[in-house]
Amino acid sequence: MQIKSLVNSALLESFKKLNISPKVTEASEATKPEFGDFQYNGAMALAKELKKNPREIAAEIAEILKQNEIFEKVEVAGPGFINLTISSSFISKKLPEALNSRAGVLVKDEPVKVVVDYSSPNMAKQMHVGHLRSTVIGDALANLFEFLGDEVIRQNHIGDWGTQFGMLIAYFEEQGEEAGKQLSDLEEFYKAAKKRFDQSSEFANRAREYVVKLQSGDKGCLKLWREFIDITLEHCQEVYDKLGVNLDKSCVRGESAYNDELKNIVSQLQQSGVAKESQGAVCVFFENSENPLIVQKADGGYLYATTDLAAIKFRVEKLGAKRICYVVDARQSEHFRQVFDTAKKAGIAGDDVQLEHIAFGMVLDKSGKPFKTREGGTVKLIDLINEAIERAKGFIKNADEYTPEEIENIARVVGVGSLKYADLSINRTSNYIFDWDKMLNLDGNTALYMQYAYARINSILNRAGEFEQREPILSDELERRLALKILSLEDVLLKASKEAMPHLIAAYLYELAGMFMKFYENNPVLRDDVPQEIKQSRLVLAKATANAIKTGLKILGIEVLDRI
RNA sequence: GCACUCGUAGCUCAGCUGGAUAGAGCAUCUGAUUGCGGUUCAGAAGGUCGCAGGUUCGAAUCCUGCCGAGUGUACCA
Repeated sequence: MQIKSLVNSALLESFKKLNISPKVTEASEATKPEFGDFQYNGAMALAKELKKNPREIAAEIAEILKQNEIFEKVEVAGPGFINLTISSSFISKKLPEALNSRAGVLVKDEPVKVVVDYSSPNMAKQMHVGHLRSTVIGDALANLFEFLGDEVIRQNHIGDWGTQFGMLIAYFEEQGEEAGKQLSDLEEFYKAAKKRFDQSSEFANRAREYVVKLQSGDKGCLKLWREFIDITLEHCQEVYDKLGVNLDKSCVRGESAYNDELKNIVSQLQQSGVAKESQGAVCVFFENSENPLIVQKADGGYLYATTDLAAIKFRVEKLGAKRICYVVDARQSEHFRQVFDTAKKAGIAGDDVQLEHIAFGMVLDKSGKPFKTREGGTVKLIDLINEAIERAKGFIKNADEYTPEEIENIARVVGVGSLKYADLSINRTSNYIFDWDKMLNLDGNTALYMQYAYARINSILNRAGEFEQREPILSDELERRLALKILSLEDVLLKASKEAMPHLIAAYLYELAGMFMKFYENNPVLRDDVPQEIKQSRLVLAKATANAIKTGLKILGIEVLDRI
């Protein structure tokens, strides 16, 4: 349920009654526990505007808020802060909702059609560490939007139309009979082709000719090209399955899919006057930007930008998207700013369409340098995943009680979960320092901590057996705050969705787990001396906590286990 | 050169639509606890929020300048 919006609507009601219109219309979370649950700071600013005493205004607002049953306490403090405490009986009454399959979170009234563009591997190459963040963050966002009720279309905009294919085809032709076998290791094949390309200008020229042939629809070239794509996609699918990422063939719509549309995009831009010719190329100029966006090269070829514009057109017109999120590395901010600007100017995306670049920073090693293998090469994503799984095995307690399959599964859930959570728990805009020891750790804000907390609560619930799931008695402040936290899940999810910030969810889960641990430390649940009624009520809190953790982690793409 | 992002505790990070004494975790120190499963608990210490101005009753948060790091910068994706 949305606690915060209840508070906010209570505020709005009071403004209406007092016939005032403050700039700040929303409450924020209290900065300190002794101030209550929420605080409203708008009275000071309004007082200045009206040239009145801030405490007086605050008192007037507070007087009205006091009549609302959701508040237990409304106090004016300091220069004019209004401190709000949610009523325990209200929290208690609402808490059983958090036990349902959606952890009490409602489905949005007005769902939106959202495209999330993420992962985007390059064809004919292995996925590497650079794809990790896009894949993991994009998938979490897609899950989040979906959970809240939006209609989500996952798009994997694969790089399947670059000049590298000319190189690959040329090399394939050159290798003759042997070539077919070599394809099984496409990575090596690519490297060999690249080496040849760099060394021989004659070969390079041939490669360029093949690009032209391919793009003009040569059947032989297309067949080979198709084969390269299929092999790579199989590799990618293996990675997605292992990561538990919800991408499959139906999400794939690569650059090549927009090929036929590129010509139209350019002429549309020219006809509307958005683009014009400069030094032989077709460009879009911007007021403040010195560099134009080039949509057609002097030699007639099209570019990344052109494809992106065609993709926007497709997503708006054919898919009906109202929000399009590009989960792409921060280095491309300028590119997207220009592409979005152009799409808006040219009417490819109307005012009702929201275009967002969900930028993220780089993956660095402990010394702050780009994350590489010891030899200085790029780290293959599949190797990274496998290492995470291997490392996770060390955290399984009583390993001899499990079958080898169970061990594999637990290690996968923990290892992959840790890999994802480490990425998702920090603000995506910063660079991300990759550290095995930090991510696979029981201490701190890690997947393991969350998964362990879940397993432990689960164990309490199992030992407790059946119990009645009714309104809990909130016997102390710890229980009241824990319950309120559980009910705040929806507020957090909505904020994370609006800002496309998965780390807000992780931060919430960590706080929730921390609060539960504190509660559990102080308030015994299963001990014999606990009265039945209290035991019952604490079990309800435990169950609701576990449910919120499970729901939150699932949105982040992380599984939980009943036992670790 | 220009543009963008970033600079918060020893480390990793929150906080940034302006609000009360700037918060976590790790590491360090002191005490309690052998407890419902290993994430214990309480407390201490740790900060000129890069620097300097400005706006404001109030600035880590907004504005300007500077310093430092990173990234991008006309036909790659």
